[in-house]
Amino acid sequence: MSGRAYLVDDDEAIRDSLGWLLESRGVACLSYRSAEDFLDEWDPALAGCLLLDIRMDGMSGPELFDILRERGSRLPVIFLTGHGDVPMAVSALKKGAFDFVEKPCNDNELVNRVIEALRLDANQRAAASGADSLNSRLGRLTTREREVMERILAGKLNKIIAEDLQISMRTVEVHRANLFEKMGVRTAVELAQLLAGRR
Amino acid sequence: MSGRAYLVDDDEAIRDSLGWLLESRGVACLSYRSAEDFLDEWDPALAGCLLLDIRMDGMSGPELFDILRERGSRLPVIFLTGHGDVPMAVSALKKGAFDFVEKPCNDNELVNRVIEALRLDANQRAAASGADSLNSRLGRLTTREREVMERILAGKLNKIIAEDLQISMRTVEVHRANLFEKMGVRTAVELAQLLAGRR
DNA sequence: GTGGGTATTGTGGAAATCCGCAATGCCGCG
DNA sequence: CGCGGCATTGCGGATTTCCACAATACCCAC
Repeated sequence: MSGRAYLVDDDEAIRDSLGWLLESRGVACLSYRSAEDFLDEWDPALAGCLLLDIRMDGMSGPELFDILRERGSRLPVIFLTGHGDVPMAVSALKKGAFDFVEKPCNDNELVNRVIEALRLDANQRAAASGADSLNSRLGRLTTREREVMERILAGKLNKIIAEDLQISMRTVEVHRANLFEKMGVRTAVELAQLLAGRR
Repeated sequence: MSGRAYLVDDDEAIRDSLGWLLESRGVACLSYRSAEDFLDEWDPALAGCLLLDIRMDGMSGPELFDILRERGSRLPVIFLTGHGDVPMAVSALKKGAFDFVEKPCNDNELVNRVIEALRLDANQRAAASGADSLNSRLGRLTTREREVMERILAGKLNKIIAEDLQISMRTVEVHRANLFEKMGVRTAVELAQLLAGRR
């Protein structure tokens, strides 16, 4: 398993017991006594999931959650609370929390949720890395290549593209071949599929 | 607004007051005294959103919700409850409920939720109708045309497709032209974009 | 200024695509 | 049996794509 469980709770007894529980089921776990502590060490590259207490001294769980989302984190978050109310649970889930569980809870169930969350995160990261590599390739295109690419995706013939850009057809062919090379595709169809959903 | 709000609650006072509230804000509304009553009249074509009480005589709100989902309904559902607990709210939202609100609630807020839900449903239906028309076009293709299309999307040249299918290149060209016609596209690139995300 | 990256163009040929015209064979339906 | 839909094929020509080879020009950085 690539990711860890990050446990943020100001109650040491909870940290210890949950930490032990997770480790015993093979889930690596790091504990933090406050939201601030976690935020200090947080990095977009941290992979896994976050177990987050609602009420804590200092920054609350939901506050930390909001900050992480603002910073672009998609880390799955499982809220833990001893005093949860319905509106809070609803709000958390609608904002994209992975789960919301009341303490005390069924240990077995919680670990299963954590494992699901880890799997989700792994999948998200795999998808994101694909998107990154795509964007990186896209970024290496020159302006002209991008202009030609747009028109290829619009289904235009090289001849028309040449007229569009007021350059010779030969030049279009060159740009076309170069951008195919850079994008790692062999045909316009592959290019279209590669960029499917985007733009 | 195309959709209606369908209100299911066994408390007549609630049905009347919410019904009136919604109508007064311009949201057409139909009321049902039980989940069974609604289910009897339910049809996948019913557009709008469902306001669903949790506890009712006979079938409960969540039970109705599950049945609707099993039957393929994507009608946005807003749960209403006077005695909601956190696990129930979490379960409902994770299963895809649109919202979960406690009674008594802020009327204004509730109507806004309903309107959001109606908008969501309208969007979903628009997207689905697009998908339907696509599937319908796809369904009109002959077997051969589908075989050829698959290979076009795989980026194969007509020559290779002909070898693949053990037919002449000319035949491939004919199928290709016919399926382009049926799918309403002019180029392979358009076809790829049309089917982006699918298969 | 020299070198590298980018943009540009030309020539010319092999290969592939696009299409109209024409035709054959199979199959199921009325 | 005849009609219509589907699959198939051939011919031939206009158009396009794909590429190798070759070259000019601009701009920026070292």
